[in-house]
Amino acid sequence: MYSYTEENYLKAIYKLSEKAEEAINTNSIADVLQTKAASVTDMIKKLSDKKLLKYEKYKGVLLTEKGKKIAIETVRKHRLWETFLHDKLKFGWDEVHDIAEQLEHIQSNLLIDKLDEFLDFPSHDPHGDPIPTKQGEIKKSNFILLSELKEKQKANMSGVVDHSSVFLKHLDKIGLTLGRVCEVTEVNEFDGSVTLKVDAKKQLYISKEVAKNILVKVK
Amino acid sequence: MYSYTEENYLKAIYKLSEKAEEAINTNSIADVLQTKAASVTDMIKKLSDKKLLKYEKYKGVLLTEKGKKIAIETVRKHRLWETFLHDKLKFGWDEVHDIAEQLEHIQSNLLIDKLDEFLDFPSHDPHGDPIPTKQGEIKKSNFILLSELKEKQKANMSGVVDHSSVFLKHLDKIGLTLGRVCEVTEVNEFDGSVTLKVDAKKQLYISKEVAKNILVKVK
DNA sequence: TATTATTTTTAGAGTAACCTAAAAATTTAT
DNA sequence: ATAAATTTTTAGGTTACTCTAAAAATAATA
Repeated sequence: MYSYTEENYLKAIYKLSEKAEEAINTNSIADVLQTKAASVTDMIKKLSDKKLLKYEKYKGVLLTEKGKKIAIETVRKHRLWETFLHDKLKFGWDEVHDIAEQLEHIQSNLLIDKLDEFLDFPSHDPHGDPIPTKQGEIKKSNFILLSELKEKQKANMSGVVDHSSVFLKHLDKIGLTLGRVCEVTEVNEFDGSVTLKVDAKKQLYISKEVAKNILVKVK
Repeated sequence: MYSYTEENYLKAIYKLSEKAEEAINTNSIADVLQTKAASVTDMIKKLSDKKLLKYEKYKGVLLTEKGKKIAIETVRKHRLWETFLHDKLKFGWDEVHDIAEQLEHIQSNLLIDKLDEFLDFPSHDPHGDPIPTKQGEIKKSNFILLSELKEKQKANMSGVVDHSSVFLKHLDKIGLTLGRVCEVTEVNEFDGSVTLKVDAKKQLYISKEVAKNILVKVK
């Protein structure tokens, strides 16, 4: 079994690895985990001793298969709990993260299997992120940014890039939530802002900044 | 906010206080928490500094109102989670304790309120123990021991004294679970063993040892 | 009551995770 | 390529919780 902290380090390194393709450096880990570089070095040594990652001094780290497996399991737990909180307990999608951050560390494989079944084996969490399977497979979604859509294109609102509470609450406010059908009416050449028709009804005007943080699935 | 460990100490002391009526001594706490007396003394000092209990050297401890409140909140969380695991995730009543022991420390008042509502405000957990209300009130059940029933008395199986997995599994096996209607057919004078009719159908023979660990509500 | 047994506390130390400050290595810029 | 800036590591220390062994206080017994 691995500690709460070890799991958090592995998850952080895993998420950084997703977009990096190269060794993850100490400072970026410290940054994500809101801790100091010296603390990261300490933990890295420990995780390296446990063969959860490959570490070369001054060269950063890479997860081993073993480390990656635990990281993905933790992501799976996190996203299943988020789904539970949202779908069953009716939490808003902006409220689920912090609680799932705690719940993801509960130790019981049977619990996760049963939760998965109770939720009817969901494929995505309330933010549209894919939920890894029990085997650790992650179906990668063919989503594109809303900002990349051309005029007259139709797409399904399917996820977000920014997961911050502020952004999610803003989307709630303008009614741009998961599952909404969006048709681009106009893309402003000057500032990249987008006008769209939501669910074939409501007209909506959003900035490029917002459009760049929304993932859609083209129909 | 209080730590995982502090909550466990408060809960342990609270449970010991329930049947004690006097100051709780160091060794009994160490016993319940499977730790050493020296560790208990350390933690007691800490909790005393935080005004969660009254402590006099060599004289044991008593919870303050503040300490009792936290203990009861922790019991409430534990029993709500047990109910969730049993009713929703279909865990057996012998499987819920250990997982609830972890879940009870998740920090979020809103979570517990929503869980309570999701479970439709249950009054008792899967073992028949009362679930404290949000206000910390605990309805005390007028249950008596099955071993105290006279011949021909009818009662509802409503709880257990022994919460061990072995005992609960045994009850599952003989079909003596919560809600079963029991009518005492015969009480053996020699060894106190009891013969009963369950749900007006099945005849059952149980030892006094078992009867003394079953709580019933007389009809 | 004096002695013995038991319980509780203190003293000193270990582990996990964190920190600051300084040293060492690496990278960037002149 | 050397100096300057940045990053990373080491050294030493803190906190929360744990332990063993010894000392002190209380309770039990002769």
